[in-house]
Amino acid sequence: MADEKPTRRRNAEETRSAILASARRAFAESGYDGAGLRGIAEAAGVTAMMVGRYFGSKEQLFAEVVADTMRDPVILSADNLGSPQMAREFARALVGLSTPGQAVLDGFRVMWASGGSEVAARIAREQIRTVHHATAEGLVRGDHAPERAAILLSLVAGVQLMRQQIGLPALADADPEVLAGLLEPVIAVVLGVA
Amino acid sequence: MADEKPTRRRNAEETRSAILASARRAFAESGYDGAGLRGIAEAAGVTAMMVGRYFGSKEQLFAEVVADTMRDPVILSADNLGSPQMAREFARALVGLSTPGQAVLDGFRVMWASGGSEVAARIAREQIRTVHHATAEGLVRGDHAPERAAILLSLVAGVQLMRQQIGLPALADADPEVLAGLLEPVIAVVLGVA
DNA sequence: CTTGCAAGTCTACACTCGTATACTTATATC
DNA sequence: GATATAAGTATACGAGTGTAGACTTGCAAG
Repeated sequence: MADEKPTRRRNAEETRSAILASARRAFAESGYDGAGLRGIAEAAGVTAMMVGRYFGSKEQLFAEVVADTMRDPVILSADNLGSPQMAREFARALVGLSTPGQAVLDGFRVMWASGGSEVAARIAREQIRTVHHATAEGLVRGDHAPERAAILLSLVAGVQLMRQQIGLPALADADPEVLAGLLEPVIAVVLGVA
Repeated sequence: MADEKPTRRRNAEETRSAILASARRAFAESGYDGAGLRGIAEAAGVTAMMVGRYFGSKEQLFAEVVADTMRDPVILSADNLGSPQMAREFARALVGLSTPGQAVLDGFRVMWASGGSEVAARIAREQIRTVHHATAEGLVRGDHAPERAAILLSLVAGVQLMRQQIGLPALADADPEVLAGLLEPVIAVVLGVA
């Protein structure tokens, strides 16, 4: 057989994903402007220049990070669309009690971290529109689906922001079960499955 | 009479508030890191050094801007506490159909703009806790008031973020009356006045 | 073993940031 | 009108940023 890539010389693929993971963490923690390429590279075990080699620019790196977190636009399985059960599952996912859609929740952290940077905001905007479209088509039913999907995303973004970034005690330290119980009827109203 | 301050020499007070207003706009637009002292000063008609003279440092300037937007922690008048009417007024205020609490809504824009900056995040955190406390005490009734107040603030922050910063079309371009109509029952559930 | 080429590093450049010091200008009082 | 003083400006510095080009090193094939 040809065996074109037997062991990976100095591990190009692995380095690339290491940079991506490091960047994701750095952007979520320090924001687009706050995270430096030198720090991202160092955490990945390489030099800052490798970032430029692999991703072209900081802007493109951020775009790839955001796209990576949003890779799975389906927040919930489509098993129980339109049922009250959906609101419960959504609420539990939002407070971290279930795993599906965690990548998307991470994505909101990254996007919030975009701060006011022009390029970061543009990238975040495009990704959010994609997610919004998927949500409006796949999750929300009835009248004003786009608007209700947008309200749902706003709630998700706001809760993530307050929990993860601000660390508002009433949300960050609260019992997830209690939070899920409080969020469920709210989400049900938004989804129109109350 | 003494007439201690007849016409104000070169208008110290006015310059100070001009810088404050300019900073508020710049922070909301470009974020804490993105907004530069030179740009803020230029928009206020002075040099960058005046900012240092009047506020000491960029960090202190930001703190004062945030405190300024949060000066009025009462989002709504306490006239109809606990009535379903309250949810309606709150919803209309949130989409800009009524004026009360607009400063606080601006505040969430400024705070989102804090991005991942350490100092900005800390300042935003403190202010949000103050508002949260006021909300939990004055607006929300019943069980789990702190948690429900936090969910309400999350919704406010998320909607502001999506409308003003991201510019999600479904929210930014939608008819405010429609949006208010959709938000009203959601807020009613959060407030427990449904 | 030699050689080609990708993987990775070093050094440096142009730029912007926040801030400090020294200077200039306008205003109000004597 | 002279003068003290606050308001405002000019210049510059050191640090940190993203990025570019030349260099070095390791791996795999001839």
